[in-house]
Amino acid sequence: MAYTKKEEFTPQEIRVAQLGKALSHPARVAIIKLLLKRQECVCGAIVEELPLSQSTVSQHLKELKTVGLIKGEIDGPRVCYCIDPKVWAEARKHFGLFFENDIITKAC
Amino acid sequence: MAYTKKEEFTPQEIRVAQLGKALSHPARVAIIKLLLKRQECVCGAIVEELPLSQSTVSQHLKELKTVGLIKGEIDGPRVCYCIDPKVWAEARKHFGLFFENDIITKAC
DNA sequence: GAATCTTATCGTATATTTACGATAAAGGAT
DNA sequence: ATCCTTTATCGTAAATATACGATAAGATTC
Repeated sequence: MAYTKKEEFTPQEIRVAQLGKALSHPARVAIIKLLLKRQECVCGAIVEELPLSQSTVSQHLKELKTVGLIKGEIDGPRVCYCIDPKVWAEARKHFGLFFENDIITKAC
Repeated sequence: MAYTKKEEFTPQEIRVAQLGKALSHPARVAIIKLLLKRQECVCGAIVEELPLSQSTVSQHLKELKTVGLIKGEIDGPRVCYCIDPKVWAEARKHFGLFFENDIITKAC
């Protein structure tokens, strides 16, 4: 049985879904919010802010990194994370195109 | 072992994550796009547009309905789906607050 | 070099997601 | 009433996601 059919959609649909998935867990939403507020943040500081173990937070960071929303820069023994402006702009554009559609009244 | 800790975040973080999850599969993105374009759409027409079986599409519709983004109205033997304007406005507001943050340069 | 600190990765358990066919349920047509 | 159409739900299989502790890997310090 085919398990996933995600490839059979348009690149735009796939990308929006990837970005949506990145924001589909409260921990990842919280991480992005934190990075928006602080601009940059060492991994350990992120771990302190979340009710999750270090390894779990590391896993969430990896997912955000994979989708491109954040970048990590090695800073001695630490890793400093921040939002990638390019991908952020891309995400804004995608969701912007989505939500520029006004729905006034329920059609059915 | 605790499997999920999603409750331990703020209501806003949880809600954004729910809406993100709704858009985390290309099929659901495609369904929303279709409803944006056509205003309303009978279930069968949605199934025809997607490379998925009827039961799988029905499952995706249920998820979108659960999060509130769409409504289904029984129309004889058919079900007519459309976007719920209230939840749509809520989603726009949530993601708008997110993306109003400008990231100019990489902080690290 | 040894000890320490920080973060990523591995191993693992459990829950959830995705997908389909089969079937049920409900309305319309003959 | 019977058949057909349409959609939701059930059952099920396989892939992913979530979470943690343990361990590895890399840098700094002693």
